[in-house]
Amino acid sequence: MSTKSEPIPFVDQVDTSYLESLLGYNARRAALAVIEVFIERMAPYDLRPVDFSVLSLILHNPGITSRQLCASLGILPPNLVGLVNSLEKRELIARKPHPRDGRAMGLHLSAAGQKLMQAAERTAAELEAQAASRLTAIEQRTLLRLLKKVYE
Amino acid sequence: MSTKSEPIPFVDQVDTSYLESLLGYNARRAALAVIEVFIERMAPYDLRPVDFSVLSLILHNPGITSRQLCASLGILPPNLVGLVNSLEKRELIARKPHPRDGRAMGLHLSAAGQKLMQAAERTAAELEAQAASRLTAIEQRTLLRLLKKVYE
DNA sequence: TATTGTTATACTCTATAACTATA
DNA sequence: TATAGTTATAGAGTATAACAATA
Repeated sequence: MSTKSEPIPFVDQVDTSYLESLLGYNARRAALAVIEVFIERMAPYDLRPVDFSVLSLILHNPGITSRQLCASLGILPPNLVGLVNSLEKRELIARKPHPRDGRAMGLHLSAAGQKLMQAAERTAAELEAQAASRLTAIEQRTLLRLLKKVYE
Repeated sequence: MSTKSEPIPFVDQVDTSYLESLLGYNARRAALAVIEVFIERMAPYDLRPVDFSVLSLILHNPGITSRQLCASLGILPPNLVGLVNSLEKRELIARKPHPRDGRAMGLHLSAAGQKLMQAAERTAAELEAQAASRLTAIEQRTLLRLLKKVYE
């Protein structure tokens, strides 16, 4: 057996090539990068990504219920309560009785909520165009198609 | 002005088409879908995604420091401490003095850690193949390329 | 003076159990 | 009996400030 001790290795440049070959690693990095910019650009509206998603679904689905929001966004009901309360307190949304289900409350945008979301969705469109500038129009469409294929 | 009250609308099928047109929404959904399967398949090794990432970087970069891990993975130093302590307590990794920097400790896989990661990376490869089965080989490569383009 | 690793701590996000009112 | 909305609470993930040892 050898009596010489091996020199202890150290790292100069970190090799991340293995992780970069994994789909999950890349998908997470890309999602975080896009969402980081989204957070910055939505800050003037005081909207987090989840607030934007909720308001956007209410805008395009007037009368949607909390339960439907939870199912669509993968949010657990207890975690939606404070979120909706906060948006109601800001008078961006209003609860109205559901015409078919006495247990449920339909959610609707107020005039202020509609105005805010009109501006916010315009900003979101700018963001998409910004991302698209790094990708060609075809690449952009391809990326969305492949991402959907992964999670659908 | 109208004296008739408008009927209150309700939602039957939720329309998510607007959100589905946004890159951030799709990237996040795809990342969560992939990571969910990753979590399930790594559970037998008692490894969360972040544990796998850390051990994998140590495997491919023997002697890497905590600071280098943090920079590579976007983890803040205080949040890495418990993680590394836990892996050391499980005797999957060992700290050795850094040959060039007395402040730093180099991280190395133990024999057990190497054996575990050999199996875990084999499982990760199976996972990739599984994802690839929903995508063609070309689509898989295209997706990785476009995702990198988004965050690099 | 700057950096590595660390402690303490706070804030956000996510998850589970249990309750009420209604279907 | 099952479901919608809610409360309370616990756990995981992420963030900042500050310190000792070393560069």
